[in-house]
Amino acid sequence: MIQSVERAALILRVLGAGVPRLGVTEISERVGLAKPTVHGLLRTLERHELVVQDAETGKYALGPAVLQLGNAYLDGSELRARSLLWADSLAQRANESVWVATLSGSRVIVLHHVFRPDDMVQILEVGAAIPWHACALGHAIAAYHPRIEELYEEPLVQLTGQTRTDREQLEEALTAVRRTGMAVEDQEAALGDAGIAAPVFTRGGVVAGAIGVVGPAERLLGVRRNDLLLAVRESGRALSRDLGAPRSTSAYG
Amino acid sequence: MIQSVERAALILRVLGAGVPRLGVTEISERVGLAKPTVHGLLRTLERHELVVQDAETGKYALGPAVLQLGNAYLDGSELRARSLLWADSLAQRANESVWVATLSGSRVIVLHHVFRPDDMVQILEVGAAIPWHACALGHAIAAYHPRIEELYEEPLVQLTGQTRTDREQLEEALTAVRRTGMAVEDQEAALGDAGIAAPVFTRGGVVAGAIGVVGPAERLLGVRRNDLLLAVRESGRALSRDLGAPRSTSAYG
DNA sequence: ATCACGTTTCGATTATGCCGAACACGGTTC
DNA sequence: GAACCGTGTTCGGCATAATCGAAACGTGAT
Repeated sequence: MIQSVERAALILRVLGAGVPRLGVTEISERVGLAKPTVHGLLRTLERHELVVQDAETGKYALGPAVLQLGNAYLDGSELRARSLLWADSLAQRANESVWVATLSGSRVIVLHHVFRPDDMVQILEVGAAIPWHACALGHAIAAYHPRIEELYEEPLVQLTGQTRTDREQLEEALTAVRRTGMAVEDQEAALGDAGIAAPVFTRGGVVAGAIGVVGPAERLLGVRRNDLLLAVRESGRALSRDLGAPRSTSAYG
Repeated sequence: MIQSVERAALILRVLGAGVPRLGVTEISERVGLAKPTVHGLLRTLERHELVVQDAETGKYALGPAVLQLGNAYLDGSELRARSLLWADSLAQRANESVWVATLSGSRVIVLHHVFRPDDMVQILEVGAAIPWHACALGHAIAAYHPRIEELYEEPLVQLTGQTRTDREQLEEALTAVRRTGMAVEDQEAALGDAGIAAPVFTRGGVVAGAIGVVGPAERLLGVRRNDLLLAVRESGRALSRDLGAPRSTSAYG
């Protein structure tokens, strides 16, 4: 609604997508605004350290303040707070990495990440953004999303050879999710990795996010598949109950 | 410069400080603007999911997009990228938790956190913001900050009984840092915890941040103190060299 | 029934943000 | 060394776009 804020947000998004450092000219091309306009917006954002300018190249990048805000968001997130315990116990029971995520636009944002108990060194994925159509967490959320149309506004990119980018196929998958209350993904986001996820509901029975396990496909989808499905489903239900979801939600039929 | 963006940034900061959820009225009081004005700004921020509105209470909170941006900032941070290896080796050598941080406003933001090799479960502190005057990392940066005055603009809060909030005392501490090239802090941020840090410089010899160890005071400041000082100093120098700092910076005299 | 809150409306006022063109600086090329 | 890109930056006038106050609406909670 408010034009300049809209544009500032657009600039932040552009700076957050892919190329970490961009010049004024590059930005003004991507957002379709005059150079001086972009310059003014950047200077304002710079004041608050939402962006910083490289002293040498003159190019702009996101600033440390956005990290601080991200941390504040995590601190205040009820889904994350309530998921800490359940995610831990799921990781123990499944002996796999556990992710808790929510939807932002058409991407799934990882809110919490518990490492697989066995492995020592792993990369912390909190804050990572994954296209919704390429992961089990995304399917679990999308299946109960009140305005599914919005999810198809962005193009469905192909991440691996297995990624389903066809709308019909995706709708089929979502119907399956609604039937079973669970989502399973096999190497659609990254080769070798699979995921099993369950939706998480909050007060009013609306989806707040999803919880699930992530790991090598052969380990998740082999003989332990049914055990894992059960464990993830129970975690999802427990977490939903914690958040105040009504006893029987559409997924718990 | 651009008023509405300035105000939007202010709102984000207010939402990121302490109370996680605020109503329109509360926000308009804190930023000193008319209610409809704040409402318009919020609605615009909401479009981009920089803030979200709680469906039940109507109150506003930071949105998932800020987390995504924070993650993008980390991905693009050169200081963080180059620090990964050095921080790991410092953690091994010192057998303590290692933090890498940079300055944002008058707060120190943790960019990277390596857990102490022995301990298993620790809280990941990436994104945490600490007042500069209360930690070794902050002192290490402040001592070489080109515009120190800016650091005294915010009030110097007292976090523990040991926190130095007197400007003269702080100046003394900074002089000591400049002399030795190292900063040491003893329970000024949290009771029981101490820190040892060294500044990190980048091209042109300007400070980019700091690296250091954090842990129980008796373990850091006891018999191992000199060993740790040496280890941290060398990590700081190595990291600075990686970032392209000139051979002899003001701190390396 | 009352209160408080978020939301919406309205019109008037003007400050505000916008763009085109011009500027200054650093490279490179001839 | 001079001409020449391509930067990021500045300027000024025009028209839009944002702000505000007050009041009223709907909705929950008390």
